Amino acid sequence: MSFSIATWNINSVRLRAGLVEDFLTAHQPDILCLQEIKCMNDQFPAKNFKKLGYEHQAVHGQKGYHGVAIISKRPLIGNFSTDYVSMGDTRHIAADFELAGKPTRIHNFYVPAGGDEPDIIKNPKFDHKLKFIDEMKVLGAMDDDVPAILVGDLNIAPYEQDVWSHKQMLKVVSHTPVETEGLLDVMKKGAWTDLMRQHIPMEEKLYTWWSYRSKDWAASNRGRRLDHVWSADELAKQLNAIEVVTEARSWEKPSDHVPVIARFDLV
DNA sequence: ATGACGGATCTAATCCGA
Repeated sequence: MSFSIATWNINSVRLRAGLVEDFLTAHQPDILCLQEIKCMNDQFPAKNFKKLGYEHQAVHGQKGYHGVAIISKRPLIGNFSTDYVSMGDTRHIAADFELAGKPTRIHNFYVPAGGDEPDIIKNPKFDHKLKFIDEMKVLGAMDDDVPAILVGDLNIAPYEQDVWSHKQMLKVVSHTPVETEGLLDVMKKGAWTDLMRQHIPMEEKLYTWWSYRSKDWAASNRGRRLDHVWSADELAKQLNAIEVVTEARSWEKPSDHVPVIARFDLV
Protein backbone atom coordinates (compact mmCIF):
# COMPACT_ATOMS: atom_id res chain seq x y z
CA MET A 1 0.00 0.00 0.00
CA SER A 2 1.10 3.55 -0.61
CA PHE A 3 1.42 5.71 2.47
CA SER A 4 2.50 9.31 2.94
CA ILE A 5 3.20 11.54 5.89
CA ALA A 6 3.90 15.28 5.98
CA THR A 7 5.31 17.62 8.61
CA TRP A 8 4.83 21.40 8.74
CA ASN A 9 5.56 24.08 11.32
CA ILE A 10 2.51 26.22 10.56
CA ASN A 11 3.24 29.18 12.91
CA SER A 12 -0.42 29.64 13.99
CA VAL A 13 -2.92 27.14 12.58
CA ARG A 14 -5.87 29.50 13.04
CA LEU A 15 -4.23 32.15 10.88
CA ARG A 16 -3.23 29.63 8.22
CA ALA A 17 -6.05 27.04 8.21
CA GLY A 18 -6.72 28.02 4.58
CA LEU A 19 -3.12 27.31 3.58
CA VAL A 20 -3.31 23.92 5.31
CA GLU A 21 -6.49 23.11 3.37
CA ASP A 22 -4.80 24.09 0.09
CA PHE A 23 -1.80 21.93 0.95
CA LEU A 24 -3.93 18.90 1.89
CA THR A 25 -6.01 19.21 -1.27
CA ALA A 26 -2.96 19.49 -3.52
CA HIS A 27 -0.68 16.89 -1.92
CA GLN A 28 -3.07 14.46 -0.17
CA PRO A 29 -0.76 13.11 2.54
CA ASP A 30 -2.37 10.35 4.62
CA ILE A 31 -1.12 12.03 7.79
CA LEU A 32 -0.08 15.64 8.49
CA CYS A 33 1.87 16.56 11.62
CA LEU A 34 1.68 20.24 12.56
CA GLN A 35 3.84 22.23 14.96
CA GLU A 36 3.40 25.68 16.52
CA ILE A 37 -0.37 25.58 16.22
CA LYS A 38 -0.39 28.35 18.89
CA CYS A 39 -3.90 27.63 20.16
CA MET A 40 -5.81 25.62 22.72
CA ASN A 41 -7.38 22.27 21.78
CA ASP A 42 -10.89 23.71 21.47
CA GLN A 43 -9.64 26.45 19.12
CA PHE A 44 -8.09 23.98 16.66
CA PRO A 45 -9.87 24.25 13.25
CA ALA A 46 -10.84 20.57 13.35
CA LYS A 47 -13.86 20.93 11.03
CA ASN A 48 -11.82 22.53 8.22
CA PHE A 49 -9.68 19.40 8.00
CA LYS A 50 -12.42 16.85 8.72
CA LYS A 51 -14.34 18.02 5.68
CA LEU A 52 -11.28 17.14 3.55
CA GLY A 53 -11.21 13.59 4.93
CA TYR A 54 -8.83 14.13 7.84
CA GLU A 55 -11.34 12.81 10.34
CA HIS A 56 -8.87 11.38 12.81
CA GLN A 57 -7.11 14.00 14.89
CA ALA A 58 -4.95 14.22 18.00
CA VAL A 59 -4.31 17.75 19.25
CA HIS A 60 -2.03 18.87 22.07
CA GLY A 61 -2.28 22.63 22.23
CA GLN A 62 -1.84 25.48 24.68
CA LYS A 63 -2.62 29.15 24.70
CA GLY A 64 -0.47 31.31 22.45
CA TYR A 65 2.66 29.20 22.23
CA HIS A 66 3.94 25.89 20.87
CA GLY A 67 1.31 23.18 20.31
CA VAL A 68 1.39 20.10 18.09
CA ALA A 69 -1.27 18.12 16.22
CA ILE A 70 -1.62 14.99 14.10
CA ILE A 71 -4.44 14.86 11.55
CA SER A 72 -5.09 11.73 9.54
CA LYS A 73 -7.27 10.06 6.92
CA ARG A 74 -6.52 6.74 8.60
CA PRO A 75 -7.86 5.65 11.99
CA LEU A 76 -5.74 6.50 14.98
CA ILE A 77 -5.54 3.67 17.47
CA GLY A 78 -4.32 5.75 20.40
CA ASN A 79 -2.22 8.74 21.27
CA PHE A 80 -0.07 10.13 24.06
CA SER A 81 2.13 13.12 24.86
CA THR A 82 5.40 13.32 26.75
CA ASP A 83 6.36 16.43 28.73
CA TYR A 84 10.06 16.67 27.90
CA VAL A 85 12.10 18.60 30.52
CA SER A 86 8.88 18.85 32.61
CA MET A 87 8.15 22.44 31.59
CA GLY A 88 4.48 21.86 30.87
CA ASP A 89 5.08 22.83 27.21
CA THR A 90 3.12 21.12 24.45
CA ARG A 91 6.00 20.00 22.27
CA HIS A 92 5.32 16.31 21.62
CA ILE A 93 2.46 14.09 20.59
CA ALA A 94 2.57 10.50 19.42
CA ALA A 95 -0.10 8.37 17.77
CA ASP A 96 -0.37 4.68 16.89
CA PHE A 97 -1.71 3.45 13.56
CA GLU A 98 -2.09 0.20 11.69
CA LEU A 99 -0.39 0.48 8.29
CA ALA A 100 -0.29 -2.43 5.84
CA GLY A 101 -1.55 -4.60 8.68
CA LYS A 102 1.27 -3.66 11.04
CA PRO A 103 1.36 -1.37 14.07
CA THR A 104 3.25 1.86 13.40
CA ARG A 105 3.98 4.76 15.76
CA ILE A 106 4.22 8.41 14.73
CA HIS A 107 6.10 10.93 16.90
CA ASN A 108 5.58 14.66 16.26
CA PHE A 109 8.08 17.04 17.91
CA TYR A 110 8.57 20.76 18.34
CA VAL A 111 12.04 21.11 19.88
CA PRO A 112 12.75 24.43 21.69
CA ALA A 113 14.42 27.08 19.55
CA GLY A 114 17.01 27.81 22.23
CA GLY A 115 17.19 31.61 22.26
CA ASP A 116 19.98 33.77 20.88
CA GLU A 117 23.16 32.96 22.73
CA PRO A 118 24.66 29.43 22.68
CA ASP A 119 25.65 29.59 26.35
CA ILE A 120 23.85 27.53 28.99
CA ILE A 121 24.85 29.90 31.83
CA LYS A 122 23.86 33.18 30.20
CA ASN A 123 20.91 31.76 28.30
CA PRO A 124 18.48 29.40 30.10
CA LYS A 125 16.65 28.73 26.83
CA PHE A 126 19.76 27.15 25.37
CA ASP A 127 20.13 25.00 28.48
CA HIS A 128 16.49 23.94 28.08
CA LYS A 129 17.09 23.00 24.43
CA LEU A 130 20.14 20.85 25.25
CA LYS A 131 18.27 19.09 28.07
CA PHE A 132 15.35 18.43 25.72
CA ILE A 133 17.70 16.86 23.15
CA ASP A 134 19.33 14.83 25.92
CA GLU A 135 15.96 13.38 26.96
CA MET A 136 15.20 12.43 23.34
CA LYS A 137 18.19 10.05 23.39
CA VAL A 138 16.18 7.31 25.13
CA LEU A 139 13.55 7.28 22.38
CA GLY A 140 14.09 4.34 20.04
CA ALA A 141 12.85 3.73 16.50
CA MET A 142 11.70 0.24 17.58
CA ASP A 143 10.42 0.89 21.12
CA ASP A 144 7.76 -1.64 22.22
CA ASP A 145 8.78 -3.57 19.06
CA VAL A 146 6.74 -1.09 17.03
CA PRO A 147 8.51 0.60 14.07
CA ALA A 148 8.24 4.37 14.36
CA ILE A 149 8.41 7.52 12.26
CA LEU A 150 9.64 10.69 13.95
CA VAL A 151 8.87 14.05 12.34
CA GLY A 152 8.85 17.68 13.32
CA ASP A 153 10.60 20.97 13.79
CA LEU A 154 13.77 19.85 15.59
CA ASN A 155 15.25 23.35 15.35
CA ILE A 156 18.71 21.96 14.54
CA ALA A 157 20.35 21.79 11.10
CA PRO A 158 22.81 18.92 11.66
CA TYR A 159 24.97 18.79 8.51
CA GLU A 160 27.12 21.32 6.64
CA GLN A 161 24.80 21.43 3.64
CA ASP A 162 21.78 21.91 5.93
CA VAL A 163 22.70 25.61 6.29
CA TRP A 164 23.55 28.34 3.80
CA SER A 165 27.03 28.83 5.32
CA HIS A 166 28.48 26.21 7.63
CA LYS A 167 31.36 28.51 8.66
CA GLN A 168 29.17 31.50 9.43
CA MET A 169 26.62 29.40 11.29
CA LEU A 170 28.93 27.53 13.69
CA LYS A 171 28.21 29.98 16.53
CA VAL A 172 24.57 30.52 15.64
CA VAL A 173 21.97 28.60 17.66
CA SER A 174 20.61 25.72 15.49
CA HIS A 175 24.02 24.81 14.02
CA THR A 176 26.49 24.90 16.95
CA PRO A 177 28.55 21.70 17.43
CA VAL A 178 26.95 20.89 20.80
CA GLU A 179 23.53 20.89 19.12
CA THR A 180 24.43 19.10 15.89
CA GLU A 181 26.43 16.43 17.74
CA GLY A 182 23.59 16.07 20.25
CA LEU A 183 21.01 15.55 17.50
CA LEU A 184 23.20 13.01 15.69
CA ASP A 185 23.56 11.20 19.00
CA VAL A 186 19.75 11.06 19.36
CA MET A 187 19.64 9.54 15.87
CA LYS A 188 22.40 7.01 16.57
CA LYS A 189 21.21 5.92 20.03
CA GLY A 190 17.62 5.47 18.85
CA ALA A 191 18.64 3.71 15.60
CA TRP A 192 16.81 6.32 13.53
CA THR A 193 17.39 6.88 9.81
CA ASP A 194 17.33 10.44 8.43
CA LEU A 195 14.98 9.90 5.49
CA MET A 196 15.59 13.30 3.90
CA ARG A 197 19.33 12.64 3.68
CA GLN A 198 18.76 9.03 2.64
CA HIS A 199 16.85 10.35 -0.38
CA ILE A 200 18.76 13.57 -1.14
CA PRO A 201 22.57 13.45 -1.44
CA MET A 202 24.54 14.87 1.49
CA GLU A 203 26.39 17.27 -0.88
CA GLU A 204 23.15 18.98 -1.90
CA LYS A 205 21.97 22.08 -0.05
CA LEU A 206 18.64 21.36 1.61
CA TYR A 207 16.51 23.85 3.58
CA THR A 208 13.03 23.85 5.11
CA TRP A 209 13.08 27.27 6.82
CA TRP A 210 13.86 30.82 5.67
CA SER A 211 13.71 33.79 8.05
CA TYR A 212 10.92 36.35 7.78
CA ARG A 213 13.60 39.01 8.30
CA SER A 214 14.74 39.01 4.75
CA LYS A 215 13.40 41.27 2.04
CA ASP A 216 13.64 38.52 -0.55
CA TRP A 217 13.98 35.05 1.00
CA ALA A 218 14.52 33.33 -2.37
CA ALA A 219 17.17 35.78 -3.61
CA SER A 220 19.26 35.68 -0.43
CA ASN A 221 18.42 31.96 0.09
CA ARG A 222 19.89 31.86 3.58
CA GLY A 223 17.94 28.80 4.66
CA ARG A 224 18.32 26.07 7.22
CA ARG A 225 17.06 22.44 7.38
CA LEU A 226 15.25 22.56 10.72
CA ASP A 227 12.43 20.15 9.90
CA HIS A 228 13.06 16.43 9.77
CA VAL A 229 11.62 13.02 8.94
CA TRP A 230 13.24 9.99 10.57
CA SER A 231 12.17 6.36 10.78
CA ALA A 232 13.06 2.85 11.83
CA ASP A 233 15.18 0.94 9.28
CA GLU A 234 12.39 -1.35 8.11
CA LEU A 235 10.32 1.68 7.11
CA ALA A 236 13.33 3.53 5.65
CA LYS A 237 13.83 0.61 3.24
CA GLN A 238 10.32 1.21 1.91
CA LEU A 239 10.71 4.96 1.29
CA ASN A 240 9.82 6.06 -2.25
CA ALA A 241 10.27 9.81 -2.22
CA ILE A 242 10.86 12.93 -0.19
CA GLU A 243 9.28 16.20 -1.29
CA VAL A 244 10.20 19.57 0.19
CA VAL A 245 7.37 21.90 -0.79
CA THR A 246 9.57 24.98 -1.18
CA GLU A 247 6.97 26.96 -3.10
CA ALA A 248 4.88 27.15 0.10
CA ARG A 249 7.33 29.81 1.33
CA SER A 250 5.98 32.08 -1.45
CA TRP A 251 2.29 31.58 -0.65
CA GLU A 252 0.35 34.55 0.67
CA LYS A 253 0.99 35.14 4.39
CA PRO A 254 3.27 32.08 4.59
CA SER A 255 4.76 30.22 7.50
CA ASP A 256 8.54 30.63 7.67
CA HIS A 257 8.76 26.80 7.45
CA VAL A 258 7.71 24.72 4.43
CA PRO A 259 6.10 21.25 4.44
CA VAL A 260 8.11 18.07 3.95
CA ILE A 261 6.39 14.93 2.64
CA ALA A 262 7.67 11.34 2.82
CA ARG A 263 6.06 8.77 0.54
CA PHE A 264 6.34 5.01 1.13
CA ASP A 265 5.30 1.78 -0.55
CA LEU A 266 4.57 -0.49 2.38
CA VAL A 267 4.39 -4.26 2.12
C1' DA B 1 26.68 44.99 15.84
C1' DT B 2 22.14 45.76 14.66
C1' DG B 3 17.98 45.12 12.66
C1' DA B 4 15.31 43.36 9.42
C1' DC B 5 9.57 40.41 9.94
C1' DG B 6 5.61 38.34 11.91
C1' DG B 7 2.49 36.04 15.52
C1' DA B 8 -0.19 36.15 20.11
C1' DT B 9 -1.77 38.76 23.67
C1' DC B 10 -6.20 41.57 28.89
C1' DT B 11 -5.56 45.84 21.09
C1' DA B 12 -0.63 48.26 22.92
C1' DA B 13 3.55 47.35 23.53
C1' DT B 14 5.83 43.42 24.76
C1' DC B 15 7.40 38.78 24.51
C1' DC B 16 8.80 35.23 21.42
C1' DG B 17 10.74 32.97 17.34
C1' DA B 18 15.72 30.86 15.10
